[in-house]
Amino acid sequence: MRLATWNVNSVKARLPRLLGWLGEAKPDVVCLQEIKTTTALFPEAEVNELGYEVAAHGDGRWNGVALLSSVGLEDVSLGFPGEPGYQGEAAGPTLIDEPSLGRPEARAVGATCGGIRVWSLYAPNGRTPESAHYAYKLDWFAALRTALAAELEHQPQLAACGDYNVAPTDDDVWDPAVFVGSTHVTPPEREALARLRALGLRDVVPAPMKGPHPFTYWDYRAGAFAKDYGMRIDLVYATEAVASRVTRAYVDREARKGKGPSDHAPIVVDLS
DNA sequence: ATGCCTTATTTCATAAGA
Repeated sequence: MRLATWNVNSVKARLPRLLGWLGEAKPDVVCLQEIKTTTALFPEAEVNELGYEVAAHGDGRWNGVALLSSVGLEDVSLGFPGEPGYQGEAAGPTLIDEPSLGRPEARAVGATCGGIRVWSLYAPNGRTPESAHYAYKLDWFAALRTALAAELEHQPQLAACGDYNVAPTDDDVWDPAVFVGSTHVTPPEREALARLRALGLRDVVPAPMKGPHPFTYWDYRAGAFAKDYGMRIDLVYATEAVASRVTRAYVDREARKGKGPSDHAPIVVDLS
């Protein structure tokens, strides 16, 4: 079974490349993030044509996740129990009515595919450590931990894949000095990942295919990809029962090349 | 000090990403 995760940065803009990549890589289960469209507007027919069932969870311009599977797609969860939404800044009067404030965003979709409980996750960015978006990011991880802990009580085969928006170690960014004071590398964010691993989840680190670091994201600007100025922020966190089945894991950096790529590359994991 | 690039949308400008 071949499992993959890919932040596509708009499924609509990326559709030709996504369909081409599905045909070449032939994954059985795919976790997508940043589909940047609504559930209703997900290009389901085009993906069905290639033999995949689809569970999409999108709410418009930002965020959005999906699961594709050719090995069954059961017990779909849109979001997870207790998932928080962005609460805004804590201080100050609320002068305008903002109905979306506090509502969970489209950042998680889970399903059972080929006997594995699979989650496609898109963690909040956090913006800056002083931002309310950063507090939201940490809250979201804490709630995710609780939700996964509940599933792990009865589901040994689980893989939580996606864009975690945290580089687990300094070795997971191209230059740690550049990230001093930034999100994605702060101790509380890394502690949030450690708490997930403490549930029994293993970081399935992919082979980089080129260069020393298995980066999965490179900024579009300033030729970052060519210089390998990247970050490892897309992760596959798998239970021991799944991790022990891994025969190969790699970053498909070929998908980051050429015209019109996502700024993230897919991670591909083969399971016996 | 900021943008560098790309996306979708309330589009010829903005917000967000990381």
